[in-house]
Amino acid sequence: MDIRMLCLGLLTLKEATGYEIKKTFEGPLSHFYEASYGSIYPALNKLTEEGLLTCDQQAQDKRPDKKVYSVTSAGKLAFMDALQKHPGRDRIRSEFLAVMMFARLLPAGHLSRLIDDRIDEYRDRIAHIDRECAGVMAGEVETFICGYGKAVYSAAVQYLEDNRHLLESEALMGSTRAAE
Amino acid sequence: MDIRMLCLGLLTLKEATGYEIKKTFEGPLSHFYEASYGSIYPALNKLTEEGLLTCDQQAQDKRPDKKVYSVTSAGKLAFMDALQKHPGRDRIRSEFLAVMMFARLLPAGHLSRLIDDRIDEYRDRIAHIDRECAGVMAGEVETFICGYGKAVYSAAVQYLEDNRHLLESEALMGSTRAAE
DNA sequence: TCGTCATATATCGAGTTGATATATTATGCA
DNA sequence: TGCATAATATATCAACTCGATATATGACGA
Repeated sequence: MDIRMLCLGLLTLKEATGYEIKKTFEGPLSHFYEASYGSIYPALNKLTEEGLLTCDQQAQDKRPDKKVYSVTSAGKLAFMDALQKHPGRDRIRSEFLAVMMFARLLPAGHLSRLIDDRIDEYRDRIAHIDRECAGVMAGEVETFICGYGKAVYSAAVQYLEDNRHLLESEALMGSTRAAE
Repeated sequence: MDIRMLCLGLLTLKEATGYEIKKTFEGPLSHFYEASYGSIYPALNKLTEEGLLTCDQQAQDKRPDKKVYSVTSAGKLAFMDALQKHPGRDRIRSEFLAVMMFARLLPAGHLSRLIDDRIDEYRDRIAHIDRECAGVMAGEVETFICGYGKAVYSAAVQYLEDNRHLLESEALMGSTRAAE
């Protein structure tokens, strides 16, 4: 399930422009799947070439033309087919944990600040998810996904608070051994 | 903190070959940061060109030459410098949640199987982390990172078990509306 | 004997990010 | 009034990364 297929799936639910698809990727989806214009626009072009999408180009006054994409019947079949395949494993890249690998090399104050900051960031994310899903418009699927994000980020915050001492006892206690 | 810098950091802790670095990325690190040969070998070459690494090429009987990389003093400084920068946000791509977006389009049996499989996969990961960190050799940092992984995956399993009904009530109850 | 795993390096196509370019209108704010 | 910034809308590009593949050889078990 790459971005190309995910665009096809989103258009199966509702026709949209590339710009609107990008907005969708900035909603609840953003917590577990990101996509940039640099992948979305080429994906839409390729899907159109392949006959899985049609493009209705709408001239607008005072705005660039809108290209509204809709799924063809071949597109619907292709997407249903892609849904049958076993989804790949989660891919995670945490620069925070990567830096924590080197806790011993960091001055204690700096390490503690990094952990504080990360806890704040996760709390912000949780608050953000709450705002996104507070609306009456959220269906079961959206509720499920938002809840998933909250569960995971809450667990991360809890873990950091309960176990940060493991790292903080390892860090340089005010010394500057870092440059040795 | 890209793979290039992370290689430099690992070599700061211990000199190694590209092959050994790949092995390191397959340990506890693998749960939050992955790297392939296709990024590791070019990274080592570039770091060497830049004077941040030195390479000791050891001819071996009956084996390809080993290239053992060590960090130069310039390399140490460059890495300490990189550690000062605020780590970027976590990047997560979950194909599983992407597929769950389309729960309505899936036959109920298929959906349930997907969720069962994902719970099993997370449980396997937790068991795998336990094995990795059971050894006496694990230091505080490794313990911290393994614990983080366990906390997050446990929360995910718990959430899936408690909330799967939200999706399962949305799925096609045995019908084949999928192709409509 | 045959397959497969481990050791070891390397490359390449394809997918992706983040920045940047282009052009116009709307909005806030001093 | 003027000026910066955000929003609407599409598009491209260098740099990074993955997953597969290539190349060689030895060991180990079926």
